[in-house]
Amino acid sequence: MNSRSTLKNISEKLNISISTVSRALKNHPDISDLTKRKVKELAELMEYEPNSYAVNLRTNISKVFGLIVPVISNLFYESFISAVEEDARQLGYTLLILQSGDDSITEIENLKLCKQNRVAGIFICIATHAAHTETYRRYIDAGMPLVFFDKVPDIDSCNKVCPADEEAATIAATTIIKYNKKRVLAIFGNPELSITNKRIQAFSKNFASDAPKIPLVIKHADSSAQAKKMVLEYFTTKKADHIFCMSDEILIGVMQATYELGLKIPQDVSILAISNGFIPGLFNPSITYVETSGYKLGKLAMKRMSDHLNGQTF
Amino acid sequence: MNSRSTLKNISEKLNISISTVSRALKNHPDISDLTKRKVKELAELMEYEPNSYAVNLRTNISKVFGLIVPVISNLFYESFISAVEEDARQLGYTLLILQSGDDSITEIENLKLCKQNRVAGIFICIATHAAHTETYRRYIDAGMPLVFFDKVPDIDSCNKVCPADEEAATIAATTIIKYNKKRVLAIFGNPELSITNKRIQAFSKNFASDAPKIPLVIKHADSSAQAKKMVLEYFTTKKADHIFCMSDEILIGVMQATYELGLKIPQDVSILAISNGFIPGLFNPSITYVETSGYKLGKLAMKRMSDHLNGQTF
DNA sequence: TATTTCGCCGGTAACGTTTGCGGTATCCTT
DNA sequence: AAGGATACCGCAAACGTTACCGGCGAAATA
Repeated sequence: MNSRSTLKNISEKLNISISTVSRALKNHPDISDLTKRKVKELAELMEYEPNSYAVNLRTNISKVFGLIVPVISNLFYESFISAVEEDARQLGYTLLILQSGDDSITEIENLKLCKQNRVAGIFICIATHAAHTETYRRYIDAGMPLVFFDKVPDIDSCNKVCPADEEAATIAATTIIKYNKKRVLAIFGNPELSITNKRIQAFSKNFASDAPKIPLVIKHADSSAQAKKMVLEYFTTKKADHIFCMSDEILIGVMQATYELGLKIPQDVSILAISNGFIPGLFNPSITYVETSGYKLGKLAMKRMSDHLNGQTF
Repeated sequence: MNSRSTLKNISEKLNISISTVSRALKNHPDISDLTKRKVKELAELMEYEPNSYAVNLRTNISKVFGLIVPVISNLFYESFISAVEEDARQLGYTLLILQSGDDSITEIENLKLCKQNRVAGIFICIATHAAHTETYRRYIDAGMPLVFFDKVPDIDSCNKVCPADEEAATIAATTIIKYNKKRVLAIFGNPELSITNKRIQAFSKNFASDAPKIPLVIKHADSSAQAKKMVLEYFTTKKADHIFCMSDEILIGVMQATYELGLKIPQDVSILAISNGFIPGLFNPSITYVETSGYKLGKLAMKRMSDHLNGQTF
């Protein structure tokens, strides 16, 4: 059990005081080079590693970030997490990852857990039906560095980073319009999410202004299966020569539907999705997509976090 | 700043001692019901939450597990993590997630980080080129509960849980044999991994014993791109009417190749993969697969961990 | 009534660090 | 040679908890 290696028993073996050992290890100028060397050598030998709990208790400064996400197994979140982890490691931080299961109760439990663990900051993607505005406020007011991402609450003065929803939707819309389609079917996700609304607004606004004559049908689907069913039903009575998919989830359902319908892509119907590119690349031929990268968003979120930690407010 | 709420200032407001407050909060029989009530009410009001660092320093028992994985953004790992997280939460534990980037240096750094954070146990999937057998040994001997998963080292007395590699490969082989194929192309992953070797052995053993006459070509690919290239090259000179893919990664490359070659599935060539089912379900028609579930493996790993924590050795 | 039991609570040490403050020697200055 | 500056180091308190031990009054026993 080498975890028995503490400042104290290093100091005893060297017949010096604990404080000297502590300072030697952190290159304090008060300590002679000789002592420093001796201490460091012995520490290495004894595999000394500072007890982070003691350090934290003393300094009250933690080296771990909390990260709350509805589910981990999701293309977008996993790339986000991946990016955040990379940067965190760079800064000497480590990540406490919690999933809320998209449930608002466990979400606040997770928040509590983070607080309990005295994390240095929290990255959070709020649950779908969560509107704990007051709760978030309390954490912010208590000085907890909070960075919302992806799904964000309607709070003014807080850090939020979210995919460039409007931009992506706008690019998608203009691209589709450019191809001069006859009838466009656009499938979006859960209408209760701000991300959905942002995209839907930007998307339809572009159509209204730039191509008011193109018939645009907008539908909502909560899952791949629902998206699939929706397309199948739609095509029994009508036709569309383009389908827009707001997310990977929807794209998957749509692809299955087009296969069952025997539609050729892009001859019979063309498809455009908003995605990070992984799923669209799986199909043959590849589906064109407007990129939103969880990875880049993660990098951005971490930048926000460190800015915040360095005193920036907004 | 409500983190200023400690046992001490609860005790001061109530004019009782710190130890009484502490015991009241944990329902110690020595404390009267009246006092308990008062303490709990005030604690609730002051939003008291025990400082986990202090608790840990004192009790030396941590409520967090370390989890080391090559990369997070991977279908298999993410479902594994998801499962572990669920169970951990159930047990009141929380997860410290680190990625090694499949690099053996950062892998041992991660191990150190875990030790430094005094985690209660570590789940680890070792990096491809890592053979730090002595390092792992040291951790085990030091009493650190270690559960290896997926890729495991060649150590005898330790906890490992890995996908039922042999079984999956055997099932795959017998299935393929049953269909009476003329020529089978089997693509496996990195030959340095034990998972690859296990699968390859079981796979070819079945072919050797049950269908020695079927021509079997075995190849290795490290990535989707490589798998794709491999298939394209192979088909320029020869043909196969079945392709076996050891993993999702390989499957993706193979599918792209078959598309470029204009091969119909399953008419021209049939395909079988080992997977958790997500990727195979994306294609049309769906690719048949032998299931290995990261989720189930995660559940199993956690069971191992708690068994270990409860004193089980092997 | 005398003595034991028991319910309830406080004091205190300890977990491993960090840090301000103070205290020796040794050196340089004039 | 006397003074101050300098290099190096130790003491002790504190962070918030937990747990052992002991104490005091009241109830129960003898």
